[in-house]
Amino acid sequence: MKIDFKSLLYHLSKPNQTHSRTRILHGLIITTRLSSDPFYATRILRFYAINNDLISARQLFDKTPQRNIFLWNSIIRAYAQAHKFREAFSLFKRLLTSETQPDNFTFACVARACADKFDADALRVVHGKVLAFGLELDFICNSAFVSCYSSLGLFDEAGFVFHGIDEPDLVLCNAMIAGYGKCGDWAKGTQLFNSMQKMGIRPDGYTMVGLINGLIDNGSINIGETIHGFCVKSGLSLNDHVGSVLVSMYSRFKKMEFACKVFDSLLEPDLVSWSSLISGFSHSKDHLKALGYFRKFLNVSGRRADPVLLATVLAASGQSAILLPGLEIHSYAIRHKLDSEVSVSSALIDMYAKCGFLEMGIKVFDKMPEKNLISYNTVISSLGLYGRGPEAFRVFDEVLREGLKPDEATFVGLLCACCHSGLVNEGRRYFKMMKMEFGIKPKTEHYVHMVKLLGMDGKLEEAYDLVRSLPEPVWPGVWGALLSCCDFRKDYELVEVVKRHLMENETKNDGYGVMISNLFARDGRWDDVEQWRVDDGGVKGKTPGVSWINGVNY
DNA sequence: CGTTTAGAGC
Repeated sequence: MKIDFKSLLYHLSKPNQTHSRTRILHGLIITTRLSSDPFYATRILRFYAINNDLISARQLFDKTPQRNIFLWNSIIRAYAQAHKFREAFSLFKRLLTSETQPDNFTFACVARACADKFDADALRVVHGKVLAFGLELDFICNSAFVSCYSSLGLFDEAGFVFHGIDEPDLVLCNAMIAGYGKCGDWAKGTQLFNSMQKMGIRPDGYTMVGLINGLIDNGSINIGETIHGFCVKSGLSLNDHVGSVLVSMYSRFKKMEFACKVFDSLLEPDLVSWSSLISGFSHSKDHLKALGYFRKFLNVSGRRADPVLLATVLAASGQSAILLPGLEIHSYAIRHKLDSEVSVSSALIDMYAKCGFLEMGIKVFDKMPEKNLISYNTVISSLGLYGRGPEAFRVFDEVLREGLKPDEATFVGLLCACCHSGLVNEGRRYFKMMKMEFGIKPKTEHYVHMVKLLGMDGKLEEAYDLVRSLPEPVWPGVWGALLSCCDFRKDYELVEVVKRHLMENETKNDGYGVMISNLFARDGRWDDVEQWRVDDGGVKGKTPGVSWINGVNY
């Protein structure tokens, strides 16, 4: 009987292929001695790779005597995508000494592996090899290099590669636009977007995704709406990445009506779209809606949550400070064997701590099979929140013992712990250590904690000096912290000094305006209240400023 | 056969 393998392979390439069907086909190919044909071997190898069966893939590779470049690339890619870099690189080295010549796809794949491994040196070595093989003008290689250099933050080198090509194609432009997006060079991104159209290249979904991602951190929502309009006008499908990145764009700008609208237009929202929407609600402080959409996700989408989504909804339940949803999500995580994922465990610790059950969080922490800096940071902040400074310090010592390098968030947690435990000297010590030993530049949050720490201890002058030493513009929350300390220590002279300073140097702002007007309101000084009122939120003359009640976020 | 590709946690 003659078997038509071409059509068999065609059927296999369609979605919903099971691992066992691949095995059956593999067996058929072996018995008919077709396995010596690298074409069939490559196809089967790729199906194994899709099913994460690297062992069968490798066996197939080893048993195929005639290896062409397609087969080599497929096995290298299989290892690289599974983040088994050692195997991928050693195969790459073997390929270089074999009779088969690597091609542009080989180098693109290996470059991508370097980027995934965050190995800039290796990436440059591979780039050198590309030049040695005379592929310096190859589009596929260079697209990969533009993207890889950008993802490692080496934007100059990415730009250098890109500008070395006279007439870039769509993919190259997309890679460069995504690169500009990552480094926040919004102007260059839009410029390239315009000039590629002048060159007659039609933007596609990737273009828009790269562009919008650049916009999310640096642009304004107005431009976002323009881009949305462009997508609709040019008929780009909103069902794939574009739709989901639009949902995330609106979510990040807290325009949830629009995010919902786009989301509802998706035919089959995937896990990412759901996560974007839910995290949007969470970031807009609408935690109950975030949890409600998670329930809807479980009921209607027919999908399983992944660690990322679980971390998002756990953060939402923590911030709503209601224990029950958090408990149920914990049990969902246990049922689906996701509770020992580092991201989920860290989110669980945070959730329990915020809901008032620190001990439960610590239990999760103690049971974690592997910990990373984020889990340590979470437990340090949680202990700090409860005023259990000395315990937080011990966890910090553990971080150092483990050889981990503390980051900004570690010190936010430590300073917070000092603050809540009233440990001024320790706070000063950690603040200094952060700057001197770890070279971390203090940010607003660090200053807020230092100001509170000094101020609550009565060292108001020192706190005031610290605030004045900050570069402009000083975040209003720092002034708010100082004022609340003045109030606590009943130092109304300093309140007046700060007030004068703010009137001379700053514009009225909710961050401290509310604080000052509240202070005056309590003492019945309604004229002063009136002066500091930020918005007309209530009964005129008798209301101390606005707060989140009126929807003002600060 | 293949290159570019979003989302979370401190």
